[in-house]
Amino acid sequence: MTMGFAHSKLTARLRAIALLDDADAALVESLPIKLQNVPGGQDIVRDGQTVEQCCMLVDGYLFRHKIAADGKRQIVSWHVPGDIPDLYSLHLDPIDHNITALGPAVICFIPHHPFKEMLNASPGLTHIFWRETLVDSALFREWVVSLGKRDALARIAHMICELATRLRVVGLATEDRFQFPASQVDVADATGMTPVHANRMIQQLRAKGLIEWEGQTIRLLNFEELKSLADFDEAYLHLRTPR
Amino acid sequence: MTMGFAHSKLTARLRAIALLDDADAALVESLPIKLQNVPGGQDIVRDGQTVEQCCMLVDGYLFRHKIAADGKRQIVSWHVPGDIPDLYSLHLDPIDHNITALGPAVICFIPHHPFKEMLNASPGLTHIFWRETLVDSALFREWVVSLGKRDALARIAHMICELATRLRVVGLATEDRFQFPASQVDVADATGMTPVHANRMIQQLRAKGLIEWEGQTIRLLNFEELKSLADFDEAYLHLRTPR
DNA sequence: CGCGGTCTTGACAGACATCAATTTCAGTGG
DNA sequence: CCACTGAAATTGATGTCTGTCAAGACCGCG
Repeated sequence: MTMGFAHSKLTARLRAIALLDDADAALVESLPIKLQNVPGGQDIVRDGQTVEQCCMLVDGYLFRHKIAADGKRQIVSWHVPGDIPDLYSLHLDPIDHNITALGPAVICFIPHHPFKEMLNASPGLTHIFWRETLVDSALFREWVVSLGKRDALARIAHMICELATRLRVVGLATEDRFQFPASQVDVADATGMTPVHANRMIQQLRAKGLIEWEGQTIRLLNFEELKSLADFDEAYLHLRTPR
Repeated sequence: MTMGFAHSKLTARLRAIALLDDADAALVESLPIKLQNVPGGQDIVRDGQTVEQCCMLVDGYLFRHKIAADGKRQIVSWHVPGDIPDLYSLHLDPIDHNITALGPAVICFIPHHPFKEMLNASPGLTHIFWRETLVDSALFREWVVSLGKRDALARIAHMICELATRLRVVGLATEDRFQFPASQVDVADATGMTPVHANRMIQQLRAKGLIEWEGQTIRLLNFEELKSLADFDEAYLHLRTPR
């Protein structure tokens, strides 16, 4: 039943973000999909590559990163289950960054050719997937704002708010808790600071009574205040409001 | 002939980035387009709005920006003639940022409805325009890298390299010179620093003999060294290599 | 039990921000 | 034609956030 499992993840995701009619659902069901386990730290796609398939994250975390001068790594996005981080590869190549598994992850691959055929057959699905790439884009813009205008404490807080909010949508964060297997070095590379400073900012968030962060689990002790400190407004995530 | 003028700008842009067959060209020609002059500083679209049309920049500059806490403004992208900065509004609303004219500009509006009809009729055009939004996205990622990993001097240098390269594509920069009507406050808001520091970095670029920047014209005295200082690699712009 | 990765802490340095004043200069009106 | 005005650019002095360097603590793992 692995095939069925991957399809159900994909259609569940699509139903969460849009109304999916029967014809479109059938098209999605007919996509050939291949599940795969990847160990933590493994690259899914690499800078400069041209790929012939997209991957959807089924379980775990992925992150997208670019290498700047001196080999400095900047993480530009986190990805949670349901995301198709290289969806853009359908229309843009070569890839200009790396996508790597943060911890052990489960992904599924969808070959470009049938994917494109499906999109050509359905303006509705084209809209849905195009929109997904645009939401991605909106997150990058918000990261630019974070790095450009928010201080180190707010940047870390903002990252936590974003993760919590996105994870709740896919049912992977409870009211006050979620798993996040990133080291402080990873956090530093995502928020534009050194690991030493990331450590101090995390401690400060703890001292303020806003979070607990033990090992891989983050607990939100006062989400409202955290959001306020972070200048977090979830509008940029373009979540579908349940109707 | 204003209608014809706007159409020719649009098809010229599309031909620059992709092969356009006759059928697709005809579809584009049939779009209703309305030209408009806008004075410098005027908003084209505002945060929170839902729009029913896209705008293509015909002449001048636009910039995209978001307002963070304390009213601090972060510019997240510059736009040059040929760009359709709110193309994403076809599939994503409401708008989550502002787009404003940097100086006096000429734009043209394309209503969503016929635009969508056209895309539904042509997988080729869907590909082209979808790709445009993905290139946008790639620029945001690079800005994240700049703000996260490059120092103030490199960030300004990088911005100049990006502008020069993009302007050359549309024939608006000569080998060593282009117009750019931004104040140092604008530059500071785009590169994540204070105007005072932006001023000092610009002076440093002058002192190094890399640029001249008088009024609204920037002159590149040593583009290779500027690129090297900026850690600039144009791959992220995904320019079509002329064949 | 030893090893390497991760987290933590401290001292110090440096990049950049802040505050404040001065200069430049295009536009405007007398 | 020239004083007046305000925005933009420039400069200096000072403060602070964040980086750098270095060491130690903790901990899972072989």
